[in-house]
Amino acid sequence: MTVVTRFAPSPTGLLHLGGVRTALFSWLYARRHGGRFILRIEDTDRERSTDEAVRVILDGMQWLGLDADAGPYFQTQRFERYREVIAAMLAAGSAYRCYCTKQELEDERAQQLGRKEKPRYSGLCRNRAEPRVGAESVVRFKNPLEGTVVVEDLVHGPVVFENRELDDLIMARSDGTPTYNFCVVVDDMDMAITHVIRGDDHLNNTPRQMNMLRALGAAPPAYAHVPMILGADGAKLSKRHGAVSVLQYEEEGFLPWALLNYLVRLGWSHGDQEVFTLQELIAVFDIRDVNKAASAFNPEKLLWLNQQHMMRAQPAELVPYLRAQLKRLGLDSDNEALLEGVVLAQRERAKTLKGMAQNSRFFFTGDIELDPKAARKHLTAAEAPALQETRARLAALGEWSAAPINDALNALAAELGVGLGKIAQPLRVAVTGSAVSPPIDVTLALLGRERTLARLDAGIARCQGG
RNA sequence: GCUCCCAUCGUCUAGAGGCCCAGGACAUAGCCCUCUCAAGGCUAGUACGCGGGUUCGAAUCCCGCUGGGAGCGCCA
Repeated sequence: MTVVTRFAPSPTGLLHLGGVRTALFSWLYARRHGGRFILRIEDTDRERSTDEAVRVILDGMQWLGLDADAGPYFQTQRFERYREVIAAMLAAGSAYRCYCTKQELEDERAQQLGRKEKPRYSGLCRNRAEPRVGAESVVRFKNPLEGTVVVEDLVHGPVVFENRELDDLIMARSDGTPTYNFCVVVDDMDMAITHVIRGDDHLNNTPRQMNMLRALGAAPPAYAHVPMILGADGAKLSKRHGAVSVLQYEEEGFLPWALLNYLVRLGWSHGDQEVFTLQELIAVFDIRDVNKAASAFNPEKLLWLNQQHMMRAQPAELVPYLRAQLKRLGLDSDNEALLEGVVLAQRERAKTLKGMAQNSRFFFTGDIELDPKAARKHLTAAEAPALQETRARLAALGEWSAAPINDALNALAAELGVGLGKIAQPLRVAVTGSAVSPPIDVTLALLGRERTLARLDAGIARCQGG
């Protein structure tokens, strides 16, 4: 039997980290077993679904590289099929029309709550012989009254529910449109889903879905209910904590595979390993190893992992990402060698590609921004002579690359009887605008002789009170 | 309220009865390296929620408590 998993988000909110992680688990499980991964948009709530949310799901999945083998399917395009199944169940007696009004149901609920009971539908219309003509009706599923349903959950183990705790849920609203719990059942059956991997907020829905599946003569799939992700403060993930669109992480300069690596380690582990490639994950991931407890989102660790992945990537692989971030800063470069060099020089001092771009402005701009504090400290009249000598040595250099530059600067420092820092810092400020940059030899090599000398001249002028 | 789920350092986790007076990672602090900043290396502190059992022996099994979470919609 080939494994078929699905990711079935509802476009009523923007796709966030919690959704991405369940998508990742589903995708990994399918890939691990050479199965199929399906994307299905659960948009039966036409009131709250938005086009933007659909777009974020589609763009987000693409950015992350979580490719689907089928879909995206939209439930709103399957209404015909749902109607057909409802009619069949009505005919078979596994569903019935309920004529209770909303008001009646509300009253019933209020009374039950008043008696400190679990609110549930009494089943009043369950055995109604004749239809109530002219009255509005919904269609309810006839849930078994006795016995138990056991969810053999892949992460929780067996979970037992009593059928008497379950009431007859509504499959079709009075306007005829199908409801979520019913659509899921039909879709999972039609799409031959073998493993349903979803948030554990759905665990309580599962027994009723299994009952419906059985009423339709279908064998329930395997279920895996994965824990939720909490905000950094341990509270439920919400807009305030980090339930932001997944695309926000692209903007912030995270590598998609770093984000996935971070997410997979929330609730799952493989010994002491922290950094994984997607290929490694596919090879070792098992949904059965996922933890039962919820876990909190830790932005620092995401940052660390992102840098780890930047440091392990092929520089050329990061160039498009860096270029995109530079573009956001209004900078551009088609100098592939320079871009790769900057990646190499900066990736161990940036947590994100956005940070890398910000730290690298001076490589791509005509006029640098001078940090006043650094200038005050290093571009002083006292430094002018040394800077001038530095300029002369650099101008005289035969080959403009890191090693000779380094040799020249070291030689000069030795001659002057000072540490390299004494030479490097004023030079650095003059050439980059700040007291922080990659190693001075690497920085100058990347910058090129021309720009280096020009900026040095400007720096010297400033030292002399310009 | 009822039903279901969960519980190891601040955080993510290892741990499937003796290998654990609990290991790794992020973060924090100190040191080393060093042209700045990083990266890297080394060191340090911090955890099995509580109470009962079972057992020669429990972080690991059982029960209770406490604390968190979810569901109980003509929402998904």
